[in-house]
Amino acid sequence: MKDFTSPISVKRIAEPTVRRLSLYLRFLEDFEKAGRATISSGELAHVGHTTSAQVRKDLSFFGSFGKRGLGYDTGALTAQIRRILGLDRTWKVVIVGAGKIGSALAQHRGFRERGFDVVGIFDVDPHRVGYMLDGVSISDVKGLEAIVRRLEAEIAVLAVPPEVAQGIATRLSKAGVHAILDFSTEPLKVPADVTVRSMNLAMEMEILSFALANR
Amino acid sequence: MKDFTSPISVKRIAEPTVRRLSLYLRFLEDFEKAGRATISSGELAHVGHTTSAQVRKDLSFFGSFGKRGLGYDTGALTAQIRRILGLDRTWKVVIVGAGKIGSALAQHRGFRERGFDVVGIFDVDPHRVGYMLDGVSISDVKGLEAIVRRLEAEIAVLAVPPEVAQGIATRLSKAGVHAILDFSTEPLKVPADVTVRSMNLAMEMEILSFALANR
DNA sequence: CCTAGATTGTGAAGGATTTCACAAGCCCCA
DNA sequence: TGGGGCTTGTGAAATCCTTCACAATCTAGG
Repeated sequence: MKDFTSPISVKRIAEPTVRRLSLYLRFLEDFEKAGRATISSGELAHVGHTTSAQVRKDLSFFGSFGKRGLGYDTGALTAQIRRILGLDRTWKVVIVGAGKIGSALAQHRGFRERGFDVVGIFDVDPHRVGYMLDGVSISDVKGLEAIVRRLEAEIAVLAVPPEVAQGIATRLSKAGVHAILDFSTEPLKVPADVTVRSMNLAMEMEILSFALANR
Repeated sequence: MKDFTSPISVKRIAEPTVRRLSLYLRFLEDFEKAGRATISSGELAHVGHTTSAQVRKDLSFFGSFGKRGLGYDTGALTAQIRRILGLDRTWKVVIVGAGKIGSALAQHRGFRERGFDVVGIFDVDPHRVGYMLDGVSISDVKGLEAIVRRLEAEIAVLAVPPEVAQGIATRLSKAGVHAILDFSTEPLKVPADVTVRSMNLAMEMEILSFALANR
């Protein structure tokens, strides 16, 4: 789980900044759909539960996209944030694990809609191998490395039992995957050039529990 | 999405601290299973990718649980963190939305194992209402408030389409739910005494995309 | 009982992120 | 063309979080 360094620009971008950019993007798309031509940092802040200064600071790391006195051009800012987040292209994604969660994800509309192209699905269970999920057939996880390499998949979604998650993560790293979205509970150890994000249900529930217990 | 204040103790606990406590707990359980009687902040730090000072500082907000020169008693510390996180009891959980994600969650073992008791499941689709999921029958979402109140559910998991998420969140808040785990993409507006955590797949994918695009 | 070795608990320092506050710049209208 | 009203972009201040560093204290062993 590493690193949010920018390539040429020496500055390191904080994770909360990236998270907020993703939020802003969502709002901008709404505003665009609603036909708003320009938007101010204050309006963006309002819907995003933050401050206008925060919005401007976040954007300032990447350039100056607004017009003083006016705000931001909705379409232009949308495009800029898309570019910043690397969403001005599609990414090839493989899903490992075609159980409950894996197959729910594979059929998830929002994936393709947002430029994440599911090109491969893997499972160990021979009963599942060969079946199609949303247009992609399930492959035997034995062939993971070869297929990932051939497809040139860049992102992997890991929806396997926790006992095998680490092993798969290592194999994915070796096969050239540099980004993993992990649904298992234990943190993964991966090479420094691999980014891991965890969707840890247990942890989120425990944070809620803490909040309730300490009201 | 609010607030990590402690009740009597005036100090506010930072979210990263709570997140790490949840991690420590997982490791402690592993260590306990492995038969380790005591554990040092350094060992805990090692598996959790942090520093021993961080571990000790995190714990220090809640008391002093260790023995100088020795470390922490594994079992005792486990119990303490459980108590801190409010995991020394069970919480009643309802799941709203019995689609792909909702039903995957309903059948998720880890839920009950960790003290989160799924007492109700709701859906709009009349074809789903009445069916059982892991021992709990699916109710019509029309009866949400009444049932939530009767069951005294404290936590809700929201796995509904984004268009209706806000509406359901409001209804849940009014029905006495103070914690929501939300799987939809748009942030929810809820009263200040309701804590919301989002598992936002799109956002996590976009953070990965950013990391890849800016390597 | 005393010393060596280990580890905690915690103020204080350091670093990172957010917020403040204001000069600079743009648009509109007279 | 010039003034008023707004909003950006950004150093500087404030706040929040992490790391440092060390006194306090424990165990074990002779």
